[in-house]
Amino acid sequence: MTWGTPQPERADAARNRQVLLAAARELLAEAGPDCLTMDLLAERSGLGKGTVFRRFGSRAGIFQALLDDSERELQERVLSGPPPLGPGAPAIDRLIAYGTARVRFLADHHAVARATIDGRHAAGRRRPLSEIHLRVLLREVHLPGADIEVLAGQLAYALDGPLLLQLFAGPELEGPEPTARFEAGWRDLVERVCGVSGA
Amino acid sequence: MTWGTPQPERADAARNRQVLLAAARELLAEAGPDCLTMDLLAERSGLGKGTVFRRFGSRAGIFQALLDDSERELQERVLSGPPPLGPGAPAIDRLIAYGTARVRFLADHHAVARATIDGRHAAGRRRPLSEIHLRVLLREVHLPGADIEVLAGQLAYALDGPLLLQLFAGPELEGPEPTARFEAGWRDLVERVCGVSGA
DNA sequence: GGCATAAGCGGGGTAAAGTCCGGTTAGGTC
DNA sequence: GACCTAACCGGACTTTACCCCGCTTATGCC
Repeated sequence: MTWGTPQPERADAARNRQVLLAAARELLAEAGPDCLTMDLLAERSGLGKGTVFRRFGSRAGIFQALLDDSERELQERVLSGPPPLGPGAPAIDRLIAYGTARVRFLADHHAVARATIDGRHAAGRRRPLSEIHLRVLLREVHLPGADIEVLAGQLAYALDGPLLLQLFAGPELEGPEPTARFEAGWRDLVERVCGVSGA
Repeated sequence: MTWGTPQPERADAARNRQVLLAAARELLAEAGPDCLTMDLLAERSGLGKGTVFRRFGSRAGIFQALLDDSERELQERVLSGPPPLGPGAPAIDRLIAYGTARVRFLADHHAVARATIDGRHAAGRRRPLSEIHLRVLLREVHLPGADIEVLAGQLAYALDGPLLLQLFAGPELEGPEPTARFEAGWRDLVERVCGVSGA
């Protein structure tokens, strides 16, 4: 009995989770997020509706799981990829690089990110992973008198919020042009907050 | 025919809007946001369900209208109230004062604010009013090389995001203690962004 | 004041989210 | 290998957001 993780999930449950995620991605790719219904997902995956809800709790939960899965790849690059995104560069450079990577990530996954939010269920909203990364990096920069916890939260939303609003509103702002402005804005914000005197 | 405003709304329609908003507030007060259903609202207001949807577009739209209504009062104080929230104080002081007022506002209305968000419909998400105010004030502060539009969006979300997350997650964080931390965090952020050298 | 027209209105209908509970099965124990 | 328990599974059921289309009524013109 090797409990490297306490495995709170039974083998069949884990298998079904994978089946469901795969079916969800499939439906997502062929018909878009709006057409992904719980009934359809259950039917397509060959499982019952009760199972779908047991696994993900709600419709938003499915998208959250999908997004988490995609985010893990970004997390890997932050934790052990090449600098400046990964370890080895000065903290400020890593902060800026993270912003750029995050903007790209959100631009790529905005349809899923949108389906994540749900005003009815509290479960949907979680502390974004960004906040953890930002907190660690901000601690490396020495900022006397700053409340790092709060500051990390503020920056996490400063990064995600405006871009998501833009992506939700506009029809399809593809291409590098609009995201470039957000990336530049993020760099500027980070430098201001960290007291880099550009003047 | 005095069209001071182009009056896109018929007289009876305007009256019904008021009836519906009043009924919504009533239901909200006595049973909470989760119990406010469209059918119940229609029944209580003595109008048809179709009318409710015609007026507000969706469930989230009702809460948005409610929130807009409440926000108007804050807006008044910003535009023509006493300083430092209203005109007459230095821009930085006004920025800080606005943050404090906004934190209080969100803390008071978080239940309604939460019901506003809806991942299904694009109509729900709008540019927050904060962003307009922040843009004006930031322009007064002379920030060379800053993209004011983007910066205003970033700060608007830095202000709302973390607090809303906190309010959504916790059961009921009433009292002045937790909001005080956000208010202090906002002051610090504004001073950093505007280059006030506190050190 | 009657009329044309366009907007407002109503409530029944549909589809999809989320719940429930009886039957089933995995996984550990003796 | 048999048994026990707890977790899992399925699909019928309920609730509710949202749509639709024929009826009603406000408003401007003759």
